[in-house]
Amino acid sequence: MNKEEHRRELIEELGIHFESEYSLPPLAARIFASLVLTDEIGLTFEECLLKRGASKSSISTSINLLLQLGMIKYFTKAGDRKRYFKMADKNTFFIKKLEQALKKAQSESKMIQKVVTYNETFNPDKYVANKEKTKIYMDCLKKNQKAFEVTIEQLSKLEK
Amino acid sequence: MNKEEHRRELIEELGIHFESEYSLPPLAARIFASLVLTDEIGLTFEECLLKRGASKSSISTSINLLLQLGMIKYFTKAGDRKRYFKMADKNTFFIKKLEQALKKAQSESKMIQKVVTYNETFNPDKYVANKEKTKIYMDCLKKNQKAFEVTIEQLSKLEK
DNA sequence: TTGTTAGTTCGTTTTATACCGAACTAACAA
DNA sequence: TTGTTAGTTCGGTATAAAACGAACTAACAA
Repeated sequence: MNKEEHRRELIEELGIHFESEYSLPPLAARIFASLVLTDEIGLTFEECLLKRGASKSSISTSINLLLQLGMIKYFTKAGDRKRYFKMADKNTFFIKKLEQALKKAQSESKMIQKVVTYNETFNPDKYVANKEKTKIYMDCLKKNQKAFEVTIEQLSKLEK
Repeated sequence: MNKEEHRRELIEELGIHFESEYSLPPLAARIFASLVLTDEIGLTFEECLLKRGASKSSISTSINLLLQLGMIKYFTKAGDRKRYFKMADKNTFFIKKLEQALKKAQSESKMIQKVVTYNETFNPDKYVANKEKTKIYMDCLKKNQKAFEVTIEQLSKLEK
């Protein structure tokens, strides 16, 4: 299998992954995958269009979504009206992902804590019965939150 | 605020949480939240129906979804045709959640590894440029995977 | 055998998502 | 001023998700 075939396959595989794990629509996921894997420093609107064989309007919507999510950015060249789109810096990207994951973990912790507090007040038996298991689960969540925070810190330092 | 108001509010809040974090449809999320917070040992089909004010068919679909996902279970009483639905044991539930989270983290790791390998082969400059940042991110993912595995182990032992 | 309970099944409606094409615009070029 | 490039906007269509109601079924009861 040559480079191009390899890339085409990986774009599709990555695309599927980004759909479910990053909650992107199919087209946006494929465009992002293309930008992750391209050799070029940046791809133009038209190159994205040709690579994906989708309509201008769909490409426009997808690119603006990715920009707004901070997953891609663009640069220009002097004397050239086109914008060149590329993946956000790996740093920015990883930090964004970690911040999202951190938020999710915090939200899960917070909701469980609310249920625990509700049971503690209104349903003490249930509270006692579940105390141990819940603590084990919550400790795992907390550990992960800590890992996210530390890693965000590490990557932020690197950015400078 | 009394117990019932408190519960109604918390059911709605939990419902929203379950929709996004557990990928449940709105009605199934609310039914599950009701089962998490109820004082009763189990709720019947009809009680779910009355509590949610939804149609029989929707309740049926939602309950069967929750059963199939292993998030709830039911028991019966001698001389009583009704099924009483309740949340799966906290243990089972937490383990399921952790297994899901583990799978997601593994999938993310695997996809990043594929991109790294692709760059290593076809785009060595990019590979070198991103090596450090990617390692930091991957280490964080691995740490969390380990935490999930350990916690699953811990909860499984407790189950016996 | 007729009715009641505890659901299930199935065809339909409602709503949201993803994408499309055609018309438009802003900037610059000839 | 007319055309071209690089997109955006907007109305429409296709598909899928979520819930609905009416008809059905299986089990038991009178």
